[in-house]
Amino acid sequence: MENILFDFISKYMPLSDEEKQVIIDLDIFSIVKKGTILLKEGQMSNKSFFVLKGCLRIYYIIDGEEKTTAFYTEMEGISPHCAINKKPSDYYISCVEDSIIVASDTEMETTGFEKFPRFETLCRIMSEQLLAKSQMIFDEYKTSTPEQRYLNLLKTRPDLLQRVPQYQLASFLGITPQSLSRLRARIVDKRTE
Amino acid sequence: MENILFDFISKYMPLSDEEKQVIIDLDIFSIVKKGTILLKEGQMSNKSFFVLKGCLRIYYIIDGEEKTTAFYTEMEGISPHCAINKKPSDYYISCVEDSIIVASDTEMETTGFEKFPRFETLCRIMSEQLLAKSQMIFDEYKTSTPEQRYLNLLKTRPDLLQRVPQYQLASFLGITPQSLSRLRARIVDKRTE
DNA sequence: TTGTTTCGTTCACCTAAGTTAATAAAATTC
DNA sequence: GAATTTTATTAACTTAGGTGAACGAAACAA
Repeated sequence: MENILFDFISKYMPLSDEEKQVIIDLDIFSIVKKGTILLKEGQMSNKSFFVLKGCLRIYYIIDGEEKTTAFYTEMEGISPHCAINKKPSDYYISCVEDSIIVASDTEMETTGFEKFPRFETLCRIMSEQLLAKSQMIFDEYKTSTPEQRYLNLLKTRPDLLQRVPQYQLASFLGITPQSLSRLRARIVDKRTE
Repeated sequence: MENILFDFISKYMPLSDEEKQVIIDLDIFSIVKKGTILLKEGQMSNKSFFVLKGCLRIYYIIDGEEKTTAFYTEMEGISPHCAINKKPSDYYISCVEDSIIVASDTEMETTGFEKFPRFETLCRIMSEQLLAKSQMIFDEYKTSTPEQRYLNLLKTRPDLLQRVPQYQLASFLGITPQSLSRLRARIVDKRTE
């Protein structure tokens, strides 16, 4: 289980055995069942999550409706807004599938950074890259139509369409489930005509 | 000029005089005229920008049309995707008003981090906060209509409406200039009826 | 100053997404 | 395995954004 994480980290920097042991000793790996809610609206939490296997999802409840804004799958991490800003959470994080995750909290990180400054470099680089990536994705979202976004998802994250219920995908694409159904039918029509 | 920057940084961590001098010696402050293009599509650059005064803007040219996706004003910074990922830029960065900016490059940052590890902590914290903020803004965008986004902009960044031409605001809101015109007329109608 | 370009608004028409509701299909629960 | 809940589809109707075009106002340039 740990090796999945270390393989991932080694893409950014190789870790010594000592450094690996420090991480293992933190006892941050956990197995979570589908449907588990890791964070609730209004909750204060300083936990960050990293997905080794499975799928997590961020959603809001607005006017009684679930609005899904993000999915996190293998090798993706979430540092929730509430953990960074020490404010109650605006959203929920739940587990779409049975998953294996790494859950760390800010204190663990701070003490880790003190012992091994390279951890901080690692986190800075990862944050910077995630920020740049998240802005690219936002730009792509803004500059395309729901249909283009759906087709793009089909290309870039085809697994999501299999793993995730359609009503969650719909709000992730910024539309209603009905519109997504219609949109898909429209695409099939185009192909066969 | 430097003091604007140091006041800002002091919100995250106080700097010693020595540290301040290191920053000043980097000679990173510059004054840029309205209309200056700081980054072009296709260009490789490792420069990041921080706005002390004025306004920068990111835009794409898609099918010959400008699509503005972001504005950066006082105390906001951009680390362009191309600088982080060492790839040619997908977008342009231009100067909406005469501005005073800090332009730093990745080498400067790396050498700075080596001399003063606290700079890295500063950058990590700022990146993490920016990431969290950018995801909140994305979520807000996804979960609201163009009209709500416009009204929200009116509340949260009223200055932008004064500083920026409307056709740039329109694509920032994800709609055409015509739709923005209509949308504004609709809001006035609602108020007066 | 005049001519030119850019910008914002308005209109008519088109298209696609939202809404409400009914129904079918699939997944869960007991 | 039957009952219940959840999820997906379809349809009719409404609403709002996209498109193309025309016009006036403002900004800019010669």
